[in-house]
Amino acid sequence: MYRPYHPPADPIVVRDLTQQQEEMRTRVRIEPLHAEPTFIAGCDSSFPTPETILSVFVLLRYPTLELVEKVYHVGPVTVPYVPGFLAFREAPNLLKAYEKLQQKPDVIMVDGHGIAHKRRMGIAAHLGVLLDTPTFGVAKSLLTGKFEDPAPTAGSRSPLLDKGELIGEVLRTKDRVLPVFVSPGHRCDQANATRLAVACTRGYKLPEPTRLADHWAEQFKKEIR
DNA sequence: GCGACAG
DNA sequence: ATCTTGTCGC
Repeated sequence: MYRPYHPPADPIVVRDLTQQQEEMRTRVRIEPLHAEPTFIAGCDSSFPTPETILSVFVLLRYPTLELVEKVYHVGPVTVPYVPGFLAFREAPNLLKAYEKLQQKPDVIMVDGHGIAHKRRMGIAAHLGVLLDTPTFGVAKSLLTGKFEDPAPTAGSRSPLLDKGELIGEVLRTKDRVLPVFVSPGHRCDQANATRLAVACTRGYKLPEPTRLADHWAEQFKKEIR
């Protein structure tokens, strides 16, 4: 089988970005949500062309999950994809889309990891610090850590550990379907992240905020051409 | 030195 | 992420 190949990244750039992550890391706060959310957002980015990034934010009322807003922003790609540094490529454009929301969310579900990252600075944590808003990540595949496969029934979960430290939870959102990886981003803790992910699941592998952000990204992509 | 590697 | 045909299961 073939695995994705990532071209070597410029060492000096990587060193600089790593330093930036270490600084942001000191600003991340893992704590319970202050209150039940009234609005929860989902976001996602796609690339209509290799040099164009399209970011989407959807706003849902909680806990009904009724869609109340959907916005997007298109911009130029300025940073290549490098594992561990996804936020530097997508966050700038996501911020532009976020500004277009009439109503700001109480918490944001980000597609990607939160603290389930080598330096505990996945895109969900990164975005949370930049916006100073509660965030958590729901990723479709593993980046860092080890885990035991959760039981095959929806709702099953198992801890995601990195050197003995709990950095996330592997959650089976649908029977016999590959699980998702849930981790706190900023101003959120593991219990709330997992609880919200479960509460936002509606029979699909992806919780509604992320699933709808994904869906609208596809629609907007057609719309801009 | 050899793998692993979100989107 | 993106490209891209067929195939499996409810």
